[in-house]
Amino acid sequence: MDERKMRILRAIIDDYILTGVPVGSRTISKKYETGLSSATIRNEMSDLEELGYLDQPHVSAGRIPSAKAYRLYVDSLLQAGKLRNDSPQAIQQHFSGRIRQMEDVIDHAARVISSLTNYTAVVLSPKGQQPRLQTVQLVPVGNGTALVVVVTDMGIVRDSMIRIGNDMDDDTLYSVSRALTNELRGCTLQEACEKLPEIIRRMQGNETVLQGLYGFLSERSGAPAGGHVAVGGTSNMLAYPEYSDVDKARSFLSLMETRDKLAEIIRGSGEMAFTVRIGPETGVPEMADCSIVTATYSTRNGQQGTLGVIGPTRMQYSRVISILNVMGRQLTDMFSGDADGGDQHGQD
Amino acid sequence: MDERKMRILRAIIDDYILTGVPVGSRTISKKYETGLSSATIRNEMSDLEELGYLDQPHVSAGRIPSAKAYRLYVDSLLQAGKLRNDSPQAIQQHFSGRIRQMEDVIDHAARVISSLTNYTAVVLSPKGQQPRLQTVQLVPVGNGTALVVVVTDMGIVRDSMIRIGNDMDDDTLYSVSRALTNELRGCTLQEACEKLPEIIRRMQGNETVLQGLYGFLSERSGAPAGGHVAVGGTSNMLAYPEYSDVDKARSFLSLMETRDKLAEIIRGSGEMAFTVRIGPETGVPEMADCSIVTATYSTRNGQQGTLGVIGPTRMQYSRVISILNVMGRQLTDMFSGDADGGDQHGQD
DNA sequence: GTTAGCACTCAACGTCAACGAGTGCTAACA
DNA sequence: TGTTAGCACTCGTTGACGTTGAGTGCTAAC
Repeated sequence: MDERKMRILRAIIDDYILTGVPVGSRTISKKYETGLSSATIRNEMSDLEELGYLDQPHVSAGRIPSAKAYRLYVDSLLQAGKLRNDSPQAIQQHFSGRIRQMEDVIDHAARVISSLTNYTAVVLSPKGQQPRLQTVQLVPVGNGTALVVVVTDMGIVRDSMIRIGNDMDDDTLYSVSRALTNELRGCTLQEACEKLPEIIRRMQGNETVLQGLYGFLSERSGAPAGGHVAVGGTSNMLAYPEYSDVDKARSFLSLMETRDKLAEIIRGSGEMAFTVRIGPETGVPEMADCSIVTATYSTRNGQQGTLGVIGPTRMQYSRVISILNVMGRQLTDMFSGDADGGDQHGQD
Repeated sequence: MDERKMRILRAIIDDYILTGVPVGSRTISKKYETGLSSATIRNEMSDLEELGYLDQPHVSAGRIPSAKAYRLYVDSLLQAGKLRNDSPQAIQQHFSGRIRQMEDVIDHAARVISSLTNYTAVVLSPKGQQPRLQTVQLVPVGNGTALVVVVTDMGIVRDSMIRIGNDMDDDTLYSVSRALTNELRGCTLQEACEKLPEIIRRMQGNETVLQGLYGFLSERSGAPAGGHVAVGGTSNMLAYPEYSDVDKARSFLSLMETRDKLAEIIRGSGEMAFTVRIGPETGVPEMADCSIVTATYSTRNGQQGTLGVIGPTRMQYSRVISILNVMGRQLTDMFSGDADGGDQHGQD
């Protein structure tokens, strides 16, 4: 595997990524400045095929890169650190109108990535150990009901209506909130659930509220929360001839619809800064001819979120990687400051 | 347009809905008990074509129903009140594990509808006049930031971080919250924005907070809120031969991705209990061969939400309508009680 | 008014030959 | 020894062409 073979292989991959059509020796010798004749290229290509880097759909067609070739290509890309920083400001400007709900940010990010790459983008909300309670607040709504607002250290807020007695006035509610916050701050949801019965015993007279809260917490802690899964640009995939087969497109799309499974797949890469899984490496039969590129971002308290791009194996890897790179940093910035109103001074 | 023509037309529509293939005279005379020979049917079909109820893709193919025919079909369906109540319990059981966040319910409903009908389902969150503020609460988060929780009469909660001075303790924050709630209860977001400057003047010493709140409110009130749009079963459409053309599928899917436009289309039907728009009636070129069936549900305070099904013009109208009917009632039930913890006594 | 029969139409399908992009191999060349 | 020109060969693609069959419209008989 000498340097020249390498150069030729790269040219083939580049061309195939561009066109999606098997590339022949003549194309390479003409379009790329190799200074070699098609015959020489042909010999090299034959070698490359023997080495497993190229496939031939049929005898009289050009060659297409194998998964192994993409792997080599991507690895050399990553090693060389050749990733141009794809105009961070182009991405930043997409976030100019400030958005704050974490889920909105994530949805938006997925849309931006997919429109920049023309592939399908997936962004997962951070998932880490257990979020820890920071504040519990009961907001009166009237008619004997209140809204529970639970703020965790991830800034994720979960809310739900509960019943409170008609006899509680706002101030009482507030003092109960304060007491609860003091008791529960720093607990995980599970721990809070375990603590609550005892608190209920101690704070007589507020059974209704606390029961409601208990129901809320136990449900939330039970549910694996799953986190939010944002998907953008699913229809982009149909633009590639790889998916002109309707059945294939269908199975792909329905995979994109089952968010749980999708999240699992995307998250499957662990917490590496970058992952590129090519074709069979994805481990998903539906994605046999897809590649998945993922990156991570992190929040203030070190929780890791994942963002990824799904495209055909002939993906514009370098472009995608650099976009994910910038976007990952962007998200990290957004979530490690607070969601609004300037930088966060002080620390948790 | 005598009774016999009507019967034949219905048979043709039924068959076409079933198979998606142009139906010939012989099919009708054999599969449906008309007691007529194919030749007779042929004559009738010829008449029906002249009347504009049937189209002929080409001379030696069977006939397919025109939009006009579907319209007639659906109208007679609705008039006759023939809608079987498609097992409400089947739908109810999908909601057994209780879910409460309104958005979760809506997402879930879209999934249920799409899986029951095998078409694409869209559910829109209720939209009414302007939601009115009910409570404003500032929840301390630490580090000089607070979470704004705004509860409106729709139960929709919007929250965002704002900066507060480091000098505010929880109690001050609470009293500010109470004061704000008193001042702003019953206002729309716009009104609240207009009122705030004056309040800021009056309540000196809390500028930071109030400025933050102002920023929040003005942003929220500016944004048309849009509401939540849940879509389920987009991939279902690809199963129909109507969408075996990839380009068509693509434009459909990308329409499904632009939620704003989609919401507009679905909502376009006004607040009728039912709407059936067939083909061109949708007014959307991308949906020239789709039909949209919508129904509404309502919440406690009379806000109207919309749920709809998008499918090929040869849709199983009666089934779809009855499913939407049941689902609409189900959602109304869920949202007219409160979101959790038993019924709401009292009223707003 | 209904039906049987028949000629006619036309999309769909399969076959076949021509075409051409691309290969592999061989021989000549630097 | 590596490179290149030339040539025979392969095989998918394309388009022409005939066949098939579903379905129609028309006419004549019932």
